[in-house]
Amino acid sequence: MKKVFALVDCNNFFVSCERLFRPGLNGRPVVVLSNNDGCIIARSNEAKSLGIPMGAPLFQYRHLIARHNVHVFSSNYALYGDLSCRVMDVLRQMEANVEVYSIDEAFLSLPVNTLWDRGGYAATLRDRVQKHVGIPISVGIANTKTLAKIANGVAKKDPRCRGVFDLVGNSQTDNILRQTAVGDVWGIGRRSAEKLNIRGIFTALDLKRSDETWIRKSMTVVGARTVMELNDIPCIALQNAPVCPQSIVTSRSFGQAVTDLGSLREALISYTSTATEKLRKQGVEAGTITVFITTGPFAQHCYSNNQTIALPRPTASTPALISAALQCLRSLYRPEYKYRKAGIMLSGIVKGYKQLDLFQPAAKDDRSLMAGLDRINGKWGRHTIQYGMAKTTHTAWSAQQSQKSPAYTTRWQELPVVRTAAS
DNA sequence: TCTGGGGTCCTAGGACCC
DNA sequence: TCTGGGGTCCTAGGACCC
Repeated sequence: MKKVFALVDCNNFFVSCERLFRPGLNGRPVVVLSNNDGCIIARSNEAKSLGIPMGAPLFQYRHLIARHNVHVFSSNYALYGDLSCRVMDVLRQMEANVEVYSIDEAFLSLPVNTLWDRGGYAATLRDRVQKHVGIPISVGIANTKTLAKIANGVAKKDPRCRGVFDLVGNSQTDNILRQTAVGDVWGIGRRSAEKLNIRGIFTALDLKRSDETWIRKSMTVVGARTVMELNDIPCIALQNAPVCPQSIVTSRSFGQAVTDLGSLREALISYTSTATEKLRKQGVEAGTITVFITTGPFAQHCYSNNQTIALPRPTASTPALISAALQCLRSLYRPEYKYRKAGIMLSGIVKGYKQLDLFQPAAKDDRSLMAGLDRINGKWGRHTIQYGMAKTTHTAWSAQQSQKSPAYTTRWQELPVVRTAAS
């Protein structure tokens, strides 16, 4: 049976999560900051109308925020991650084919059936997520993912749509594409938009009607796929089976610049512990580790460097990866710089298969030790047991998060408290 | 003074193979 | 002076996404 795509997108997701526990903030301007309270990464509609752009450095907008009494939150990923899972669960209850595309978006595959009211179904989906989780969503429907994205944009912006817009067999499609800037098309970033503008392609409709050979040559098959998708020809399939990740990254900007090797060691040990936990949670092992340290691009004296080590065999062992990370750090570290950020990347990730070393007997496996560690931390909370050098609280390098809301849904100590009027 | 974090895919070019 | 053809694998860098 023929299928169409529905894109479900949570409206202003991080802001909606915060408002769920602070309903007094509905209708008021709210922003959420990046991990180190540096940039604005989510805005309520009211904050958008004030002209606060996505990704803006906070310090540049402090005056505006103060003048309009904008409520500011540090990011609270424990909360957003948990609410995201709840939204996805509701979607899965209604529809088997769900691809979780990001923390706040999912593609669904819906059957085409002339007797079936797709719009009504999408509206039900929307009501159910609102009722069960409390997060507002928008739904865009189309024959291709790229067009579903555009449909979703319409659903979100035009209040007459009531959160749902369907582009399948819609005679207004070209009109809508004409009103969509080419840079707003999914897959067309800043660079490509500039290139297309020079060539006289300004709207999604221009791109839809552009010369495929030229697109293929200057924007590779990725661009050619986008053009086909705009022409209603699906090229990007629904991916609803979990896949083995290609890489796992853990990196953070520091709360304040650090210069000493000791602080960098602590930070990297902590990041490596986090990343290896993720490896084990997904049942995979990493073959290489890359460490990077940087002063950041804004420093007076810039320094960025990275080093990669291929491990003798893929592993998910925290001590093995910590020791490799520290080996990298020793050769990267230069005492004369002020470091603002460091991180590690695990790659060469494999599942269930391992190339053993012909000349080395299999090393003692600490798999059961790691499993025990994960069990204890799973039961008693993160960092109950950790490597001695991995300090995680109140260090010079730990991130600033001065406006963080409680982990309302994931920590017993931080559950919201309800008081009755009578008491 | 203050500027996020975590991913994916594609291509060109180098190194290497027979 | 003249020096093949066909292929694979890896990596760095670019571009994109949320």
